[in-house]
Amino acid sequence: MKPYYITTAIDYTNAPPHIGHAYEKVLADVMARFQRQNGREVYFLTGVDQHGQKVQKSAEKAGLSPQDFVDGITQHFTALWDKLNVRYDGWAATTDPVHKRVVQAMLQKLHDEGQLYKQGYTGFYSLRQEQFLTDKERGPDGKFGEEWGEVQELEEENWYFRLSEHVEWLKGYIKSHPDFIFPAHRANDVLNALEGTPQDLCISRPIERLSWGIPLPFDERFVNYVWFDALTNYISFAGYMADECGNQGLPDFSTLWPSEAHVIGKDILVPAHAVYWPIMLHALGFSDEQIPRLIVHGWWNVKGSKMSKSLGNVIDPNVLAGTFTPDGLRYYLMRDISTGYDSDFSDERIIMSYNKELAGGLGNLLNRSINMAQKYRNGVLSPGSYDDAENAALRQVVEQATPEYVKQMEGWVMDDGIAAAWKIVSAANAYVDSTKPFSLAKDPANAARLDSVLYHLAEAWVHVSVLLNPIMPDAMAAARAQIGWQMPEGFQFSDLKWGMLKEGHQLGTPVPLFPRLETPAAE
RNA sequence: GGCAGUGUAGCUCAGUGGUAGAGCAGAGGACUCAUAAGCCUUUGGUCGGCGGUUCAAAUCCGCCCUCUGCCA
Repeated sequence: MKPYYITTAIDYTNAPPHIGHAYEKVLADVMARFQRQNGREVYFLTGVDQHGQKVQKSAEKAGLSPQDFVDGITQHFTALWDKLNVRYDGWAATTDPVHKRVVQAMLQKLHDEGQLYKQGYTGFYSLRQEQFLTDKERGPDGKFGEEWGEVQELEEENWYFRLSEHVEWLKGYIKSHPDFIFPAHRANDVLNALEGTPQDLCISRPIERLSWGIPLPFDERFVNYVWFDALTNYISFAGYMADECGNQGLPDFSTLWPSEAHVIGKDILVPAHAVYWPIMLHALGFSDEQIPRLIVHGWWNVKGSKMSKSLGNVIDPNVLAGTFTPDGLRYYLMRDISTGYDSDFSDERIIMSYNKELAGGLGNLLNRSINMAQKYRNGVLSPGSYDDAENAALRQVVEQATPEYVKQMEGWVMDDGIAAAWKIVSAANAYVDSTKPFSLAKDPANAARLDSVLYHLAEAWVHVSVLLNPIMPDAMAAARAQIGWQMPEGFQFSDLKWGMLKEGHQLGTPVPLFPRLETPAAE
């Protein structure tokens, strides 16, 4: 079976990461871990977009070379992924020579096939902002405002890609492939955007205006501009044209492609990923079956507003990971948003999710279960032969949780996947109250039943620890260490059967898994 | 301005013709193994507005209002 190839957007190295960056990478990481545990080989690619005008300018301002500048910002990203346990297999940095070679080879191929052409353009150019202005930039009086400084009418030549020739193909492709975009309702926006007169895509900038980019191989006076550089990462680092380019150590493209999931934000769906990218691939000769699937996630707003530097409401994932632990943050990011939709970030909600759900619900269940087993049985489990309707009911909840969880996670509905696993937690907590092991312990006549209750609790938690492993890998490993059960290498969801813990199993020492946070804000 | 959505309990949302639902928040209670956690019970809604179809409308139709997304 082909590997599950999952990518994320590559982040622009102009500013350090915020919560939105973290969400996207955690989402992809959770899916990658889920797929592995669901039996698929996985290749997970993420990275950074390091070229362009903004970087060139920021570097000048900082008095650094562009490369030194992007290397510095890139470290903020890699450090965060390390902290948040985002484990990728490939790292796509667009200044990597591996990538440059593919971009150039691909452009040459398109050039040879007549897909690119050079054309002059006359327009109004702002010297201060170093960009051409369109009618959108005109004020109500029809003139360009003060913020643009001196504006000159200027003619400039550039290279264009024959995008418009492929628009009809794309419309047909989208209509005949309802799975192309998840969630499906976003496909309407794409089709809507394709109405009207199709334009070709400008793919270059003269080197005098932009030097921090990849030179066009057939015209050295230009560098490539944005899309043929940024989007190409999905194939260049997957081994596309590796032989022609002499690239070593990359995956085998023929087995890896197409990608099952390009995880992106809704802001870069139209036109980049849903129009430019499939058309680029189509023009390069990729068949309809070789077009990747887009997974489009929503945004984290703050009190109903977009996160922005000017509003001063940017949320730093490093701070959150410090307060709530990396797994506490991963859990919140996965449980409090429905993939594809927006959600509101709130301190109150993340504190509640940690204290009520992780500490009070999940962690406390582990703690009370192990604690009672230690207190009454020195931590030694004995399933015994006792059984009753309550035990059977709990087993049924446990056994039904896995298929439901897998179904939801496969469909990118992470919050419902968590909810499916959480049914075990709720049922087990209720089970403690109804079976009252602390009362059973007072009468030796109930010894067999007490054994069975303690066993059921520990066994239920083993299942929970496997299901929630993709979401909270460190915490679940810590929980299994307390239970004294190690998940075997390559263990899959389908390997989960009642009875993972054997007769005489020795439990470890209970330690609060998610220590309750005592903060003023928590009250 | 165009196209597409949305509006149901304090909050997030499910519910496509037949007596208004879930989770969380709020209130009350019993218990005590546990991270003062957990468990049980429970208060909240003329389902955006007006009109229409129907024996029957949150659900279908029309108009209006709200907010949102994409495009221009």
